[in-house]
Amino acid sequence: MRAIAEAAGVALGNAYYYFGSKEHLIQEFYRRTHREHLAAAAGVLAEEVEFKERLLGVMRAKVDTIMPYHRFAGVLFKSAADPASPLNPFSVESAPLRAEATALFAVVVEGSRLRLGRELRAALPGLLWTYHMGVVLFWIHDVSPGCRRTYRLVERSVDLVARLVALSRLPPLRPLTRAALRLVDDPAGED
Amino acid sequence: MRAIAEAAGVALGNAYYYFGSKEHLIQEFYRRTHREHLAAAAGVLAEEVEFKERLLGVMRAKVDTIMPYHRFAGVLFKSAADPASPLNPFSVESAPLRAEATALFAVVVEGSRLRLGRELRAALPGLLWTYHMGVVLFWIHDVSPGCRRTYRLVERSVDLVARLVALSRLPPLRPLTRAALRLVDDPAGED
DNA sequence: GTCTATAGCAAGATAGAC
DNA sequence: GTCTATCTTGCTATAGAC
Repeated sequence: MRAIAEAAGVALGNAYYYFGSKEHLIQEFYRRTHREHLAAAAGVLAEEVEFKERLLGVMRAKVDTIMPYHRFAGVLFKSAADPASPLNPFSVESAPLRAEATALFAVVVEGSRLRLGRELRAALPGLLWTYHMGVVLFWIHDVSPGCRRTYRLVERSVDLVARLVALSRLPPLRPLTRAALRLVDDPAGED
Repeated sequence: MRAIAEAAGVALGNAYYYFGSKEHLIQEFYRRTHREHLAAAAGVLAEEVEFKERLLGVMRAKVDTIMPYHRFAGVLFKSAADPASPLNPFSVESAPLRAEATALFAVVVEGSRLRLGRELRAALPGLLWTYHMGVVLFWIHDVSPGCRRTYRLVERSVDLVARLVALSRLPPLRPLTRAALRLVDDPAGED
């Protein structure tokens, strides 16, 4: 809070005039970066129809968007890591924003020429959100100049994801696809 | 440190007679649970020759081993999350233990009847270590009774991994396998 | 609305008696 | 070796003047 207040050019106490708590402030920060991500991704999503290119554009836009905050990524992650924290991406408090982010990946899929089975189509946005969290996790630890390694990871992993998804419809891979969907579906007995 | 000292039945100050810092204590804790994991996994590794069963046994042993410490998983993860912390699994300080854990997965592979290409054989232990960290991450957040969901994740994901690895040799999947290996290999230009 | 000052607390670590 | 007592720090959050 001290660092943020200083960066904002206001006194520490003043931050609490606008935000009820540290958690509220950070939640708002996350909302803001998500809106920035939406804006940064709008271009490719309007132009591209190829799934792979759409995903690549969205992932690059993601890294571009959060890059200015790489310095704070460590502290933010420390807060988010606590399973009991509302800032944890899997918490109920994070559910709305998580849903919005997942919706973006749904747009990536829906706006593409990708042909998919019903089940995979339903599950894919959530899977892509998880994938994107993995990339962010990598980015947090990335100390390479300009986070070049993260960008390379994005390029290569998007390629891999696109291949996997495309192949998933092939008959020999159907059982594997079904197994993967069962893994993520978790039907009925939630616990 | 206070909680640990209390659980150990000693005074807070006394903990610092045995451990130079919190980090040293936790590192030792990690070493200890790893040794316990080795012991718990020894049985299956001695008996089974099927890759899938070996991996399943090792993963179940892992969850069994860490289960008593589920209460502390949150705090421990908070420490480990900081990229600057020596407790971070990707830190240099964690490198020796990470290597030992990876070696265990090498044993899983080597002791099995699995036929693999040279490159995948070399990369697989590290990939399995990463996979196992993902399972641990899930376990940290798992609040289901007895962490049933984690055990189910292990069963299903091991099945999936085994299928994937088995299929990786098939000619139509070779390019995908090569792409996956490139993803993880990161040759030459480390950054 | 913004400031300064400070309350309150949790946690890591140390001092020094026994 | 083990204890109690305490130091120090770092942080969230609040009080109250302006």
